[in-house]
Amino acid sequence: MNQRRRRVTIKDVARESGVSPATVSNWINDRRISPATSAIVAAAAARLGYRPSGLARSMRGHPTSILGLIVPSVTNHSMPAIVRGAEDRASEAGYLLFVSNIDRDWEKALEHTLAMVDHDVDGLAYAFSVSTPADPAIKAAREAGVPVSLLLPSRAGSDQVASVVLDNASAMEDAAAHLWELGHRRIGYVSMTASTNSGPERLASLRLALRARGSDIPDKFVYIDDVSPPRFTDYEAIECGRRGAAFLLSKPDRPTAICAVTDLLAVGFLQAARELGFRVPEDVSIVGFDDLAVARVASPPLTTLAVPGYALGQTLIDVLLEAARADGSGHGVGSGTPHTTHVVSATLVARGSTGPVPERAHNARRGRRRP
Amino acid sequence: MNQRRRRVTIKDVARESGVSPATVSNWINDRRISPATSAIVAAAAARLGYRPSGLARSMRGHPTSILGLIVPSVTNHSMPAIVRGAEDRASEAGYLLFVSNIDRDWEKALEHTLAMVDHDVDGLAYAFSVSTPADPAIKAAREAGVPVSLLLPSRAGSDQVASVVLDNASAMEDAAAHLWELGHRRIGYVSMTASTNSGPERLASLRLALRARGSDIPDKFVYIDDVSPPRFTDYEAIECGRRGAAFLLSKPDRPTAICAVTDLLAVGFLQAARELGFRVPEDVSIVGFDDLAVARVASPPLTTLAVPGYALGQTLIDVLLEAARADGSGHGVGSGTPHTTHVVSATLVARGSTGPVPERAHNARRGRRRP
DNA sequence: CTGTTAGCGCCTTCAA
DNA sequence: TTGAAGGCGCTAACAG
Repeated sequence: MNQRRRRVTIKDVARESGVSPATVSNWINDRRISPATSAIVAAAAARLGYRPSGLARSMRGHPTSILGLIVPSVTNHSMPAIVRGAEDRASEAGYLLFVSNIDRDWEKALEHTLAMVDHDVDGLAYAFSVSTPADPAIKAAREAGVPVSLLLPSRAGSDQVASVVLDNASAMEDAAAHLWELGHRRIGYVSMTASTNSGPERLASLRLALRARGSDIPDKFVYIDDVSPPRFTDYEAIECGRRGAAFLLSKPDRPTAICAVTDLLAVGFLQAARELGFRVPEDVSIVGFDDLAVARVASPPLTTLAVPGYALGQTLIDVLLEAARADGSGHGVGSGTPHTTHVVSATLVARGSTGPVPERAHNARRGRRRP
Repeated sequence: MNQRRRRVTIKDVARESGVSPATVSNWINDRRISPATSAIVAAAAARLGYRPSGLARSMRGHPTSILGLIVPSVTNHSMPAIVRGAEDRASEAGYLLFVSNIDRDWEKALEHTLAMVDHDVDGLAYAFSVSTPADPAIKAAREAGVPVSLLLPSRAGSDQVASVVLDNASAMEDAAAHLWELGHRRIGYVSMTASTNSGPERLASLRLALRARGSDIPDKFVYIDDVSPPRFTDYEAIECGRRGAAFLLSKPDRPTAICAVTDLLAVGFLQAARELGFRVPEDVSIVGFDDLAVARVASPPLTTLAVPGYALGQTLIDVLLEAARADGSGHGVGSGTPHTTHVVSATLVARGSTGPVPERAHNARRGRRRP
């Protein structure tokens, strides 16, 4: 008798407690029921091990209490923290969470969105920005009337939709200010093509911050590794950083400081730089992003822009729930609706990998040393 | 008109294509329908943007195509990889996945299990062993007739249930063999209370491996940090490792090598050891567990037991699906049913943090040096 | 091959 | 406060 047992239904409970099914229903939603019958029904339900079917309830218009979270890929290394934050918040609010990773495959995004919509989710959170290719998925969700929240890489367009903005602009401004104060003027940037969203956004922001100070980043100081293998690993990211160091530090004309799109690249850069005979931070300063465990562990410890991933995930769900409520109360009329936007900042954590610019930096003829 | 639009139903499609609802149903499940009508219905469905309601279908006995994954906490740092593996495999097999983290709170395990059961999931995977406290949740799932798969820390009891075994015994045997060959006889162990499952299991396995060689681990060489704050962080794990080093290395009578329950502890231990004036691996050898990104980045790079987290997650779902199929075909009669068990091994990756035992180790009166 | 009928488990009028 | 009846969207018998 391991057979999938027949479900105990509202009728069974009704029979067991000698009332009508409707009364049991009233008990479930506790409304207009006398304490006396309530007790009787409760006892019967307990005796039978009755649990209302979520399916049937939702059929009658109740919310499913399911939210969906769609994640682009592991490229953004604060993703695990985001997922945890989202999951915790959803659970606190009484929701179950579908989690789905699309590996930067935008067709999958649409596919998974539809699958979730078919299951009548109460809302959908996208942990990536509305880059053009992802648009169809989000459009589909909205057309189906499902509330949506987005994680955006900048404030642009954030008022069009419920969203959480990870303010790359202010982060890179902080990094620029930090390096500038240390005297750096020749600043480079290291990223990889796999960082679809954050990568370009952060470079642009850094450029902007530098231009505001009358400087800029020459193209030769920008290294973008074009790995984007099907299954991208942490190890590969570190390798990207190493290649970045080889590329940027091998020529006499080189930056005195670099920013990396994520700590993993930064750490790879750091290691390779030291192997090439450069001291960190005496010869070259390095700024990471994310503040992963590796950042603290690197030697020297990495100066980085700490992303509050967990809080970010929580907020993504908060904003979604808020949007859902607004939507439900029915006074949303398309374009005019005001949408919540939360701005979350990455904060600079100054550690050992950044220091004053080397004296003779402009000559840039420093010989290689053994580590 | 942002209102949650009324769903397009089978009836709408029927009317639009001039057939009966049943025919549309037949088209959906494509069975006994003529090519001609099929085309007509398809066209109508497309025109209307019709999508079958998963809810309604499941009400009629169709599987929900939803699987649940319940994760204990972030304590086990290969968890993100496991979740990704599970998610990918589920998605490949056409399932959506509920993911839920219970933060080592066993009541939550039951609660989330029931919530998922209420939503008629087709199976439930538990990424932690059946430790006594978790039992109620798993029991509840099985009583509800939901197939279950487990991630077990040892082969014990693995034949009672569909499971994937992360073979800690063979892993620690490998570690012991590695250290033994290097001449180590005084071996310690560093863990934390937060590592509920893996911690004790790995210590026991290491002991066993050592005893088989005529040695053992004295209690004074075992350090178990008792942090278990509500929201446990990577940083805290590193700190545990540091405290472990302070504890184990401060006395003249100390181990020449240690195994840590996870890389994060190992790296903390490593850092603190060096700060205390010990060279690694000349004065003390360190073996980690998991093979996280930090392991490669540490200096020296960490010798560790690599856990194939991604594969593990995949297998957990494979096994679950298999169990579900067996269950569905109805020839399961309780205790007699054979269950699939996959054994996955952690493999030793020898890097720079382990080396030959120091010559005068037995005297253990080595003076502290500056790093 | 197609249409009719009944009902999955629950909720919501409406009447008692 | 409680009961009876109808139906959410879909499917499994049947009948035609």
